[in-house]
Amino acid sequence: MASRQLRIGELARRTGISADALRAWERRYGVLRPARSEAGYRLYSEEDEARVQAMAREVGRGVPAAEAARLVLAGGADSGERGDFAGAADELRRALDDFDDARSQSALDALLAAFSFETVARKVILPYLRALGERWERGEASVAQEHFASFVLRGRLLALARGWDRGAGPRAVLACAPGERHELGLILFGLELRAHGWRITFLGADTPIETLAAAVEALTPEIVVVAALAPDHMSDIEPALGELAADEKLYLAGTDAIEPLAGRTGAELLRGDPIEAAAAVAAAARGAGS
Amino acid sequence: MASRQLRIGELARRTGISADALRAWERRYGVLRPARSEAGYRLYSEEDEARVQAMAREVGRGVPAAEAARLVLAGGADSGERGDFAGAADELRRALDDFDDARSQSALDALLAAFSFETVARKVILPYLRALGERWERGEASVAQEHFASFVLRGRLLALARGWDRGAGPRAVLACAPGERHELGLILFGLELRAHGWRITFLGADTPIETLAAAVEALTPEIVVVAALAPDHMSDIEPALGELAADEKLYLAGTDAIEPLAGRTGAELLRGDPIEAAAAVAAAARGAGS
Amino acid sequence: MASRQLRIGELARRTGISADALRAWERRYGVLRPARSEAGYRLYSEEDEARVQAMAREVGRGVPAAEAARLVLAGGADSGERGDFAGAADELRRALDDFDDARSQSALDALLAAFSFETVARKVILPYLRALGERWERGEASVAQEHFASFVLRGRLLALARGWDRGAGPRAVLACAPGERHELGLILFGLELRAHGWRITFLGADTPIETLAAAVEALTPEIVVVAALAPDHMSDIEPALGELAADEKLYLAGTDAIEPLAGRTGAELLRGDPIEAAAAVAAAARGAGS
DNA sequence: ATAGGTTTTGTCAAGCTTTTGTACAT
DNA sequence: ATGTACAAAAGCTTGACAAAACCTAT
Repeated sequence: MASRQLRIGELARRTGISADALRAWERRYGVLRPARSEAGYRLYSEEDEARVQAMAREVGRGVPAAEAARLVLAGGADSGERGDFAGAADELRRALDDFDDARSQSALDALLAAFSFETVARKVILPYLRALGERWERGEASVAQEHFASFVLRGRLLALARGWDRGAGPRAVLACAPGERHELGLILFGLELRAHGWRITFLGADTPIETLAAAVEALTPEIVVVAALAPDHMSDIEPALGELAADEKLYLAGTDAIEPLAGRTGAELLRGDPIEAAAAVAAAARGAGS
Repeated sequence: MASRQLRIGELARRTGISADALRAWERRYGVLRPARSEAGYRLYSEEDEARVQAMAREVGRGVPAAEAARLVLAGGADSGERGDFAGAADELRRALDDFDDARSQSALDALLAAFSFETVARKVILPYLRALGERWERGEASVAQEHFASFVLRGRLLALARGWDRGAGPRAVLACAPGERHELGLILFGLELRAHGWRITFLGADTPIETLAAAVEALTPEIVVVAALAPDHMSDIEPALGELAADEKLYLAGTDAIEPLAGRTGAELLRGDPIEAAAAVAAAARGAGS
Repeated sequence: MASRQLRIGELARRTGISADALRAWERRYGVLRPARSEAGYRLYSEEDEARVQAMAREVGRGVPAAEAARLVLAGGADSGERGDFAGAADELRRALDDFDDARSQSALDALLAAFSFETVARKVILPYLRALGERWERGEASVAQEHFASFVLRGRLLALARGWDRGAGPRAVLACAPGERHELGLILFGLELRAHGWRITFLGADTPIETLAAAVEALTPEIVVVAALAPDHMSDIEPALGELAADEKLYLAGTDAIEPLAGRTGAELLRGDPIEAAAAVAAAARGAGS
């Protein structure tokens, strides 16, 4: 129990919500009920932090603050997941490690049937991919399961993506930079952006820059997103990216390593995991749109 | 419940329909009936959002707004898809209950694209059939409803069954007993057995015992499965079943009521739903085969 | 029922027949009997649209309008589409070239609903891929649509592949050689082999040879298939392939260029398109097994 | 094909209220 | 830290408008 007690400034830093706003939320909607230090400082528990995160997520999605507060207080926001989440997630990991397609699919079925896509993506798929990546970086690479796992996940995500260019929302064109072959993160990004009402056109791994240019010309999307985990070999396309950024709203998604590249080309950098990034893009477009 | 509530501006941004137009649609056609906040702000649910998307799609196709509204209100427009299981399953149920073939097919498309056949069968189709049967017994459902649903599902399942007799796996011959006309369960059983690698020969509803015998002789299958929900009028074929069971591995599928029949003829009884039963048969054969 | 209702202007735009002409055809020949809105606007159904299309086709052929009308009313004019193969295949190609995911999926739906997977693979997908490959070889490369098309097709094929390792048939492990990134052909091969009753484990594009070795050790498959279109950069893995071929039945799939490689390593070469190759492998195994 | 009248439908304006993050004074 | 104040942004309603699309009849 006696869990960590954060003060308002720290909580603000962690959640990205200004201290002023946190006080306002407390006063106006009663979302938080922080303990007080002797001197009267607010002391927030981890639960409070989770609540703020939930609230921030809803607000980010466009739900008005008052409504978001109602949701969070009612426990209606997807904070309190029921069911055997950890169990299903474990089963998935084990099945993938055993090269067992059928069992993997069943585990994914169970997860997706019981939880929102966003939750499955954030709590299962992304952590799994992250763990794979770390093993790879530590040279425990060529983990035999990696190929198999990414094949299975990709197939599944692509099935969810079917027809994701339908509708009337703004359009985004997504592509991996030339040489870049990790498209799973970009698919997750696309799925989440789709959930925000966007239409997605996906060009996939290792897309030549001319292909991207042609697609952009044909489709006149609202934004263009290029995934480029590492800046290696990227110098060739830097001029082309610059041109693209001049005409279109261009985002670069990847590690911090590409920050300078983004700066030089006039593109914007996407930070955080794909789910967060998608929410950020949607929010930015919302802001700009008005 | 406690679903997300959007305000008009956010909805406008998501759907690309101006807030003015949204208000006009509400006033003029009554497409939307948003809840109101205390202060009178419109609060739209996710369902409303889907409705607006559908409406926008129709209008984009050239359907006049007034007509599009009629369509959407009648539930006739293809309600854009989300990747969520419960939603798609609900949509299927509703479409079947409304005698709406096109919508049923779309819902099935969405489900089968995103989830494995096994999951769709166990979590959606079988429960639906079961519920329909119960409603029928309580007099709440009409024969017409049952016919329509089984017609739609049968067509779809048989489409999935195409080519299920190809390959090199063990062969199963499936038939409904004479007089028995419910073949959906048996088709589900066949599909699941197919997923386990078997080859299926399906003789369908109301198969005369001689037909079955002839097929068995011609094909020399590994197993024979006869569906016989009730033991009525089965006395005629009991001797023939006994002969069959003497030469072949014979399963009887149906309710508990047929257990004595199975005992007398030397056939084995299949328990549980069709999906479980198929898994059991596949496992038994694996055990025996090795 | 409650089908889409178009107004005269939209119908004119779609059919290329002026609104005036449409009214004239109605008045003079009674070809159309549009419903009316409250205000008296004509509302055309989809059936009406088809009728107008038929009429326009006849008139375009030089048939006088009055005659054309008689024909159409008698249902005699060829009513546009039957479930025709070439049409659906064309529609698919066009949709892919337009970067239109939703339309592509519909076209694939139509094809797969009406024809067997094998037919669609051989008559549509493989020719399309071949054409892409040729354009690429002729230096018309970076055909902009290539990435998009292979993304869409891959997603669809992966959905068909879901759970393809279930059952009791012989097992095949499939992988693309290191550096090889074209996996579509290998997926087609796997699907066809699955149709022959095999269980498939798929490791995907650009698989390190150690990964392959690990998977083979874990699974002890009947056969191993490595796709390697070109022999470049293959010298590194030649020894490893040789070792693999010593212990396992190893196939190499690719162009004729890899024949010498196959010879040196002791692997067998797969000839012909993926569908043929799968049939050949299945037949060989049947022969050897008996 | 034109003319003259009607309907549809998205948009705008005016005047007023609510929401909500931030700023300021205590 | 608190409480009040503020201002920008976003809503609401009513009413009106105008371009585009339709209608019939000549």
